[in-house]
Amino acid sequence: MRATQLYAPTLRESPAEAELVSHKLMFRAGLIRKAAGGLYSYLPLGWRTMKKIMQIIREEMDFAGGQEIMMPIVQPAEIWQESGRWAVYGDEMMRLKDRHGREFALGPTHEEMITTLIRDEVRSYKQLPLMLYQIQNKYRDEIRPRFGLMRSREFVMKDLYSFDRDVDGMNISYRKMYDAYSRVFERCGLKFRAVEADNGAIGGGHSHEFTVLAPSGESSIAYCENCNFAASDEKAELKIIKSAPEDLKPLEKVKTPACHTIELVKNFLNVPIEKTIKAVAFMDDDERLILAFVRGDHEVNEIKVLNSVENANHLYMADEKLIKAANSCPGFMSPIGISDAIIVVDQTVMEMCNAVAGANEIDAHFINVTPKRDFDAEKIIISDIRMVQAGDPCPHCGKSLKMTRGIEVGQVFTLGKKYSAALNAKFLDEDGKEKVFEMGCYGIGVGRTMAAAIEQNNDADGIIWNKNIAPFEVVVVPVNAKDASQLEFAEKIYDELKIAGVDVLLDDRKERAGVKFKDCDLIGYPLRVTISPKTLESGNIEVKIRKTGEFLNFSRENCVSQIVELLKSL
RNA sequence: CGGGACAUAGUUCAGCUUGGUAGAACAUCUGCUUUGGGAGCAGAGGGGCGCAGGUUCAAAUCCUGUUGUCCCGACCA
Repeated sequence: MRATQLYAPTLRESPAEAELVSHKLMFRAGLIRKAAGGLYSYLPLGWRTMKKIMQIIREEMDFAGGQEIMMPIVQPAEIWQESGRWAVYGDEMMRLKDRHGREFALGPTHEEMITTLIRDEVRSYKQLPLMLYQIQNKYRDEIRPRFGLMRSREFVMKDLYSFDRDVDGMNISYRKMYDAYSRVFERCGLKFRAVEADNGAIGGGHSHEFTVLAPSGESSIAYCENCNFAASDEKAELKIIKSAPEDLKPLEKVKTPACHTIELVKNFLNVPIEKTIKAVAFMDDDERLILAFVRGDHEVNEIKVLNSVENANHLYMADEKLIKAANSCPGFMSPIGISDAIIVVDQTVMEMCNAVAGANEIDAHFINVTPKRDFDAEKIIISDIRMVQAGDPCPHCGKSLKMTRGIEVGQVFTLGKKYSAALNAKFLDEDGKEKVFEMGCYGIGVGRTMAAAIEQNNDADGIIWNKNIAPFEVVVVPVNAKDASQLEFAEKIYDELKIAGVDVLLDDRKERAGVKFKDCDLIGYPLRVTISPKTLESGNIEVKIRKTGEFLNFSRENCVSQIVELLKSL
């Protein structure tokens, strides 16, 4: 490819709306352009990288036993109604009607589509296991699209679905995908972690998120450097923290004027924050009051609270009226002496003794609270409901956990029978009985992977591509393309590199050297070969490594093989 | 959906307070010079100020509505 024929509009400035480095660089380097909120066009350079990532994904999916298919983006409402998700999915689903008024949706995901396809086609256990995937645009009408390709309304996704005859088979498929995903992200040159995750709305069994480590990421993860444990902050299971044994003192109510926050109470009573119990009030869709109690220095994990309360779908911050109706008052809530509320107490709170908690009346707290003695065990739910914090003990090995942020680029789920049962997808097993498929689903955000790669690998000058996903591996730059001898020489090198199988760009633009160098750095080709009067005279060529800034001189005779070797070593 | 901000040339932004009929830089085009890190000089094209009303002799500038965008929050593979 020649730069004079390449549509690669680079810019000196980035749009005001771009916040993330990756978003700015994708824009400036001419990879993408915005069409509307959360909708982007991929320009040639961006699309080249997208295609390379997709190719890596295809190779790994095929290697793991997957087969590529293509399903419609436009999906009939009926299958979504059948699975029950037509109503549940809500505004995030882009819906449309055809000329006859029939309802459709632009696929946000394809569990319904693939399950209805398979239930009509696969009748025997002999056809299993089956892994089918596609790479296609997905549509989610996000409440707030942002960060360029990180959270867009239309995005390219690889989605694979596995069908197995039993749970063991499903777990094998899951493991294959887990391994395949690790290889995909390794080949893309990303630093990532497979973290234990909450299944969220999709439901089913276990799940891992593949998270690229980056401080700007939207998800927060806890990980252990000692063992392999990593989990999203919402999911991370925590062990009980035992307190040192003390002589129990009798429960006592004390005045705490205007101490409606933990900070004020702890200062007023002069107790360490670890000796206080904090309350957070929620309500659910049925306006049931749910009070969650954690240690003063801990934070409530809303998801864990939700999971520990039966028949609750959503949690909202509670109305003050609701709290008062339960004979309590905001700022001084307590499990002791409250009526008509669901009480959820963190497991670590149950280990505390002689602690401070609210007294359910204005300007008063209890001291010497010992939950095991003072809480009504019949009426409370004891569970792990707190948010993980840096320094918490690792649930696997007990060492101190660290926190980091990351970008979720892929997720693997076991679904079990969730969709196959809802959509009545069955096959005939060896024993002659009809059984429901055990399913799994596995997604990779292709655009997000590209964005994450940039987010993780860039400097002040621009992008630093890994060779496997760079739009071009090598760029050949004649310093002055108006000089026929330089251009001619550059063309020769370019031809030879092409023949050697290198993905190479010739920057034959009649621009000044500075302009071309700036563009090379901005776009981030891994290697730059420079041809100049200097190199012509010496008979050498100059190679610059983008990542290190290092210059190498190769002799004319074997420069092509040396460049090929250098590329391999990157 | 709540809170905040913005909308003027391809891009980044100035001009609005104090209405008088739009400007800079970068980008683009032409010519000359220059050629190892976003060059210099000369010249040219390009917008009627998100949209719709209103006030006024006169509206990017004031008022009302509306749409879009961005940020924070809630929400969310």
